[in-house]
Amino acid sequence: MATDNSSSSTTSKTSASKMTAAAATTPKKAAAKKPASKMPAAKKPAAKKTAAKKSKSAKKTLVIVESPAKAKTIEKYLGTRFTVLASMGHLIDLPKSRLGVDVEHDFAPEYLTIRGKAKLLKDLQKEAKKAELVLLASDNDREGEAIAYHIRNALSQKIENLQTRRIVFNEITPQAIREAVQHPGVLDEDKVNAQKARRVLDRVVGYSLSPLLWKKVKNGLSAGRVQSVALRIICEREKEVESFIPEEYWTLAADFKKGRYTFSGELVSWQGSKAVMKNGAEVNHIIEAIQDKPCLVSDVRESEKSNKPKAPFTTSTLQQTAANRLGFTSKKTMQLAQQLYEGINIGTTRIGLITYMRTDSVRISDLALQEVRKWIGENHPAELPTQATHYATDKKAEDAHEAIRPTMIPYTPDSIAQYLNKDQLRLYSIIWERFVASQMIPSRIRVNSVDVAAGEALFRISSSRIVEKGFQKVIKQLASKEDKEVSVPELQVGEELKLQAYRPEQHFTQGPARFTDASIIKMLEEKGIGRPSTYAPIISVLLERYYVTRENKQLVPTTLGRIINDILVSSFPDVVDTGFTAGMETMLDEVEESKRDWVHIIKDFYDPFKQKVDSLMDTLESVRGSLDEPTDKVCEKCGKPMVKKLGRFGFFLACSGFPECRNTKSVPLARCPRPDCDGEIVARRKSKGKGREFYGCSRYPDCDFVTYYKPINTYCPKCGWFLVERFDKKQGSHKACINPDCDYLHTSDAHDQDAPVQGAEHVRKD
DNA sequence: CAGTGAGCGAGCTTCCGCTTGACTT
Repeated sequence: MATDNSSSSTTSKTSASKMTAAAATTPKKAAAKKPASKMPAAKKPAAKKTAAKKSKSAKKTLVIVESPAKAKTIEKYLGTRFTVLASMGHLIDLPKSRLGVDVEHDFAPEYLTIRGKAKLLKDLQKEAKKAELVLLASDNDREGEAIAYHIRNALSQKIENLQTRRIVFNEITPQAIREAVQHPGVLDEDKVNAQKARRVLDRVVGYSLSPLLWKKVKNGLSAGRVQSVALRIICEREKEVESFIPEEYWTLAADFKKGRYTFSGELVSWQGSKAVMKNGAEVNHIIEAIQDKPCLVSDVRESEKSNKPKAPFTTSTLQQTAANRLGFTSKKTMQLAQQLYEGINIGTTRIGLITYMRTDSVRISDLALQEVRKWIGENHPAELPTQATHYATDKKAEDAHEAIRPTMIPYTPDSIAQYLNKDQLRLYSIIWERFVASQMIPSRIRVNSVDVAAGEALFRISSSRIVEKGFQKVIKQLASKEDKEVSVPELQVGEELKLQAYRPEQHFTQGPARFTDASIIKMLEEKGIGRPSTYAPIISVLLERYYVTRENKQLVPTTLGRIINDILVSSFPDVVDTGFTAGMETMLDEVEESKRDWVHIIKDFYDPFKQKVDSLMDTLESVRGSLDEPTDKVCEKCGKPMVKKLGRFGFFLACSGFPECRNTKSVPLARCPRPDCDGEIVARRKSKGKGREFYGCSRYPDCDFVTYYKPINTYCPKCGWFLVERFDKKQGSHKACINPDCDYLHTSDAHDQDAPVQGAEHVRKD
């Protein structure tokens, strides 16, 4: 058979037989999953003929993968008898401008070459014609199977007697690639059908709900299985935030002194039960009762805690950590990761520094494990565990790629810092640290807890000391604040401590936090909604449609977002639900297992769904006229109130006397801080909504005040300039004064900072 | 650094999931 000839000719006989043996003992996913006998029998003789006729011309094998960076690597591994090309993802899809699904005839999809991909497809056809065999090597998941299927069909249309086989591998290592090439299989039609069902369902849902919104709310809006659930989650959290009523509570700290040490304890119990202080009077009552009582050490406990390193990054955890630790948006993280993946010039050679960045797996290739263990053994021998640590990948994961990890462990962040820009280096550092740490031993911490009795009050002094750094030896960029040690002297039971001061502090209970890029992605991934390639775009689409805004890294729904969510939740509660995707996935699994027919599934959903959409098209009351939000601004031209409207370029203020009065202006975000300027700071963009948003004075060019930091409508108590959103590693997301000559900084913990201090006779140290 | 919204009623908007450019800072 032609395929056998071509594959065995690529590698030496010894290595070929070795790998076959390995595959037999440890059946990997890389091996063919369907028996080769499923291949159309009619093609076999033809293949033989072609091969016989041109056996001397050394025809190549064409391998088609999705990513060009991957193509380059694989070509290197496979050698000169192979040509490796990239499809750049899907080439064939439904038309954009119409439904493209024949709902009358078994939901037959209308497949077209994606706009802009025609040339690429032509190139593939050209190379396929020259090739003896085409190996479809798109990703080993549902979408990859569909890509392979579409490519095969497109190529077969133009090329007679085309020989194609499907190969899969889950890691880009020489062994895995060669093994895959030696065990080609065939397309999994059930998997292709599952993708078809997914695609048709998403199209039908999206292209039915969106027009309903156009008619009832506003042109150009959108809804879909994924984005609408994300919006719902954000809206529901916002309701919790709004309905939350902060409650006052107090804490009481006691500062002690022994020798050169000063340290403090927290009141944990009063009169034998847990200390709860609702107001200042209750705290004062306790302080008065214990004021002249001695402070005696009543208990000393010591325990040891071990901290395991975390699993290497997936797309989701990378985006979360980069957002929390570096302040990157998901979009920025992915752009930087793409750069690291595609390659950075190190000296004279371009090197892909990380593995593929869109993955849901924490799996690590054996080769990479060997390399990282070698590096740890050489650089931190005491921290090398006897065995490699294996992390479990989520059950729902498609597992087509490895975890995100550095490709070259010896390229430590420090050693290649000069070749990377600041943000690339920061992202590379967390990827490198997280991966290397994941294969090192845990850190051990000694936790100390000392109880001090003062009358009927019990204070607890907590401290910790790192006994063994373990994996933390390689953690620098990722080091957290709470890793710092608190030093407390040796204390004995019965010992009396010298009290310096009692320190009462007022607090308020904190409501639920709004979602950030990090937490919404975490939530979506947990619910199985969206895929690694779509997490960042989901947030982008909600922002672009003005369904949510990002304020101080928090995602806040707009009025428009709430209106849309209310409509969708009341009309399609089942579709706009996290359970909908879960149910879909279950059905797709059954399609993949050949247990169910995808057309029936879609039909069962579609008929009642379509009926509901059609009836709402007639019955639902339009909110088109009531989208404008009232404001307290007054039109300076006619005195009528101004309203906030959403236009093509975002929100703006317009006179409610329209069309008699056509006055419009930008939404003011803050007062201009320039002396003698009565202008307002408004959001601007370079041209036609392109480029990064900046914030300038409305009186430009009379006043040229500009900044890239977004103003919040709060002013500095020190200098009166407006405050802005800032982010740095030390404080994370926080408020800061825009005045460069002013040092006023806010921590994000606004409640504590802004709370009025009661009980003034007790010193409040800050 | 300018524009945005209504209506004349044409023709358009939209989904999720795979992938990079070709554009700008």
